[in-house]
Amino acid sequence: MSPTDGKGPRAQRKAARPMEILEAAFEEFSAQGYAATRVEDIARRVGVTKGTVYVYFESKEVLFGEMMRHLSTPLADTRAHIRSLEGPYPQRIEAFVRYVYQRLVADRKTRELLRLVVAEGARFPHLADRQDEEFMQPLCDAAGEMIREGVACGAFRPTPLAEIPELLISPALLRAVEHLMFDDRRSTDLEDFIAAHLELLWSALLPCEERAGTNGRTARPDA
Amino acid sequence: MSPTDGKGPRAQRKAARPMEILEAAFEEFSAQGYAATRVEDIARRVGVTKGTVYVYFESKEVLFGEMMRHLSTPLADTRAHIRSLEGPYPQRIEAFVRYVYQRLVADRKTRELLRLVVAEGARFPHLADRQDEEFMQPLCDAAGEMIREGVACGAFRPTPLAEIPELLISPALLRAVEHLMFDDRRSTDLEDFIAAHLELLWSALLPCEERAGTNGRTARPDA
Amino acid sequence: MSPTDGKGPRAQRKAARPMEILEAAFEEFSAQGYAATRVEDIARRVGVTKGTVYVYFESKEVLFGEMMRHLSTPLADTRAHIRSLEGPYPQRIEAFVRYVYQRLVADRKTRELLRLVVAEGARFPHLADRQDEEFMQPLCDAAGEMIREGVACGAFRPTPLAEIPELLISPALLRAVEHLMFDDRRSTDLEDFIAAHLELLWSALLPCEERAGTNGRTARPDA
Amino acid sequence: MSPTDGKGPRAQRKAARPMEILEAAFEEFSAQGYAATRVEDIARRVGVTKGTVYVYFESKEVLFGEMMRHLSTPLADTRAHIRSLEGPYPQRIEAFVRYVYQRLVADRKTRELLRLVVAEGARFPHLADRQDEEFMQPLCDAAGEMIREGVACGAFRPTPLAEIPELLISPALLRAVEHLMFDDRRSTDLEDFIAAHLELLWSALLPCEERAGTNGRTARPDA
DNA sequence: CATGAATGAGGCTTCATTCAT
DNA sequence: AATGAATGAAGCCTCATTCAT
Repeated sequence: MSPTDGKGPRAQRKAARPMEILEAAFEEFSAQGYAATRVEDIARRVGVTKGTVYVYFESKEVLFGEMMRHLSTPLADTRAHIRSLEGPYPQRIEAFVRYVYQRLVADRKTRELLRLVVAEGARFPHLADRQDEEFMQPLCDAAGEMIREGVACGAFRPTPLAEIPELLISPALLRAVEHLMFDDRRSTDLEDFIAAHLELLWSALLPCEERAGTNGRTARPDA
Repeated sequence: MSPTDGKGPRAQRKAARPMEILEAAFEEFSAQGYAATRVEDIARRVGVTKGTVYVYFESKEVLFGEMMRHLSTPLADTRAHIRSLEGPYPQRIEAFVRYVYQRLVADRKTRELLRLVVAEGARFPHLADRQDEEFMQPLCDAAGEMIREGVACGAFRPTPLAEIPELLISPALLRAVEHLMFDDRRSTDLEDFIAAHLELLWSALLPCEERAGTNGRTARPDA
Repeated sequence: MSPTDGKGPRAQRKAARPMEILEAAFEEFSAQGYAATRVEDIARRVGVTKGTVYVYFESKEVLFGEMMRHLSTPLADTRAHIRSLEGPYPQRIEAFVRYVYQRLVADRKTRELLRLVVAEGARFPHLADRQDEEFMQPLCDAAGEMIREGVACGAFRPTPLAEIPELLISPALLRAVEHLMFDDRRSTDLEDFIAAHLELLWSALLPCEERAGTNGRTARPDA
Repeated sequence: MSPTDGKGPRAQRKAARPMEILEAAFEEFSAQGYAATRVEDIARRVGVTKGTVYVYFESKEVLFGEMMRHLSTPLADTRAHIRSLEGPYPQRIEAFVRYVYQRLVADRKTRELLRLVVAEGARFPHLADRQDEEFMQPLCDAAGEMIREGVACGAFRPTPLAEIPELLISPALLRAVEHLMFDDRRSTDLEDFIAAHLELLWSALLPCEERAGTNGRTARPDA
């Protein structure tokens, strides 16, 4: 049980510390903003004292940066997930759309990341770039490609959505922003919203004659 | 008989001060955020010293609140403007959409107001409510009504857009958020974006047979 | 009605200003203390603005000094008043004692002057000296002399009160201090107190055999 | 098992800090008054910096309150001390009187406490109440009881002093106030003063025939 | 490693004082 | 003479950071 054992519960605890601090930092920074968050708030949330934070991170600014990097990490598998979509194109589009809502609206982490990027963008300009590179661009690239493929194989009509895939994502972003603004105070039903969103997409993507059958809550054009 | 008439230059100066300070406060608060902005920064921008700010506003927090109220004021004519739209429904929709871009994207004030609401919403929860009441809700109500009227008179097809008018606005919000994130670094052409946005709307709103002919300024008959 | 007339109501007002300001300064300084009183408080009490105070007094400190001098002025006639006392010695003593209560307890000005001397003595050491010179010393000198005369003519027994006349005054000072501490919250009856005080004095001053008759509420040994 | 045991010098230091700060606060507040004292003055007196004061006390006002409470604590044993007086009544009275001088005049702490109560009473009204409850009232109650007992057993003549024991204390208060006003500039001999004070009391308390013999430590039969 | 006392720069706010009107 | 806008020094308090234990 010498202090160098490196496998006791103490050591495990130690190994987990940096992560715990990053998580706590996320909670505090996203709730209060960078400037208004005190290092001690973060420490208290972890259950340690100020000094301990400085054992692992050399400054508040570095901690913020690391926290943002840590938050962005899961974004990395965005590309992988999108690539794994299969099936008929309309189904893929729906799956993709639902994935976007999953990330932007349901996942608090991603949502708050958006808040931090908007709020602290002035002080940390690289944040926006990373967020874009690792999240928005992959999503848009994937959406654009998917649509172009669908058009190429005749499943979809030609549409400007292929060149401007942001249009496809924007309703989810609106919900994300609404969520950031009102937390849970203004929650109209998300399923209805997504259904309408999909309906809008089908009217742009599907040939006229097919559209007749699209209805129901989530518009499953797979028939 | 304006408050600046018939007075010496001193009095004119004094009458203008609160507005000058509010404008400067807007610039600083939106650039740095509430907590990171120093009252002295605001004062220096106006060309006065700290103390002068306190002649007109009793605290930094009150100044922030007044600044937000001042910013929100122009939102009030949102409703009026929307009501003034005329002409055939598709043209009205287009005018409405362009108005939304005008406000959310081209107008820096409204854009930065959005940033402040997102960034400081945690500390000033009423901000979101006012922004919503005076801006988002009027826009959505107007859009919904316009669409329902168009549907009622046969100009538009039935569409979930009528119930979820946020979908109509969301692309503009996305551009606004992009603008907040990248300032001017990521500027893809806005006209192309709006054109695609409108195209998307026409495919949802117009009967199939009419869509071929939709062009005007925006819709490109790309067939 | 030229501005140099010096007798219009305006001019009268002007002439009264310094005094009004001194009175207001007294109220504020004695209520809040020197450091905690704002020049503007004083101005507002007079019904003018800060600037006006500086027309008449060059600084807050000077104003305080002038106010104290103004307050001390009525003390000057202390000597005169005491000298005017007449009649049998016991009556003179009683009149004197009542005069002391009048000044120290009933007269708010003198009482608050005491507070100011105690409170601000550290910053304005000459205050105590003036207060002493113009008030306490005259009182004590007069009391001592009166007693010594009474002893000399056989009206009073020899007593250390003659050399330490402060003893004679101290009960009134106690009431003054109590008044300063509790304002009006702790008001036991003053007449009873004075009666007891006089009784105490008679037991020291009068021969044993005369004391037998001293009773009644205010112990009138003049029978 | 005192709180300073078994710890490093750091811990000892820390345990002593609040007390050191309270002492320093007493010196500064009583010398300058509440408003004119800077927290930094107090800190410098302890040999630390501003910030350290705030480690122990959350605000200047709280520090002032704690300092007053700390100062008042020793007053608590006033009652106990008085009860312990023994011996013949005149000796008890003398011991009591000497105790009052000890506290009010010789003990700088109690004296300055009086200054603070008078000076800051307007801003902190409870101060006067505590001072009265824990100091003046016990003294007066004890004196009154002692005298009434002496009267009951025939040692003292009936006297209004029994009902108004403040009269017994007031000369000491006068000396205290003089001390507050002049510090050490006006120091007439205290022993002479106390002797005269006691003499005055004996003339009220003792039967005529006994008074001739009153001397003991104090009364000088200078006839 | 962890602690938390101590620091001191920095920000908010007050207010005595000045001065143009 | 009176005003009150403007100033800026100064005080309260916070908090990122350091470091001895």
